[in-house]
Amino acid sequence: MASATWSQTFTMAKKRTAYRVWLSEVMLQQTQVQTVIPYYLRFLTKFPNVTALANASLDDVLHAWAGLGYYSRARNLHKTAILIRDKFHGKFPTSLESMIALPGIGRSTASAILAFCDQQTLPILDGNVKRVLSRLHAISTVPQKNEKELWLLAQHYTPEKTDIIDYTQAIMDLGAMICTRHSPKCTECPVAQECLAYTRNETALYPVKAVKKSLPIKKIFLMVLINKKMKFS
DNA sequence: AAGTCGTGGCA
DNA sequence: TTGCCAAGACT
Repeated sequence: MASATWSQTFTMAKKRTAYRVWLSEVMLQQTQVQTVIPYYLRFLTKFPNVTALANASLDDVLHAWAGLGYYSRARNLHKTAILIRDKFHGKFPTSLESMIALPGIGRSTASAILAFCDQQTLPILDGNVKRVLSRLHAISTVPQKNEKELWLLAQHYTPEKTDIIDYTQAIMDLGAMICTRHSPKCTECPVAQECLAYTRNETALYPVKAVKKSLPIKKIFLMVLINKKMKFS
């Protein structure tokens, strides 16, 4: 198979520990699965648990991260590992608030860790879930304005009693494999009949693109000047 | 609350 | 080729 799902790669490692889920979620922030996989496997070999990561030097961590981009993620990863070692007796906290308080862990990442590792019924809202929900409900507001609505919808669909792990993985995989950004495979989608974007034949319209602020005329003028200067220097 | 952070895939 | 943007979080 040319491209494995993340869940397939992940389950190659034996168990979803908080450390492994945390590491994977951070690496996957704004970074595609195929890029992350080799880094993730190498990282786990080099730093098998949170204590090993905390005991490593920042330089070693940054070196293992080199090429992944967004290096503040690596710095925060190391910071958090040290916090877990020194302030949390080597164990991750199990409340959403204390999880979010850790460097580099926002609401979605925190919820993902707690859902996967502690079966807590918490909604996640990453790029995949946002795309799925945007199409399912044909959300026409711009991304800058629809954050609250998307979180409410994410919460609405999150199962209260059972299957939180399966659900969380499923909706992410749906976004990654079927409800893709370009040419989604709607014929394979289990919720196509309930999807407003699909039934209206408008999947390409969602999620609505961000509106870019137009550049001030003054700034454009400056850029033109700089551009001319570069050509003659 | 808008800007920033990195790299690679894709049209 | 260029621009857009991806399993976000921080300031």
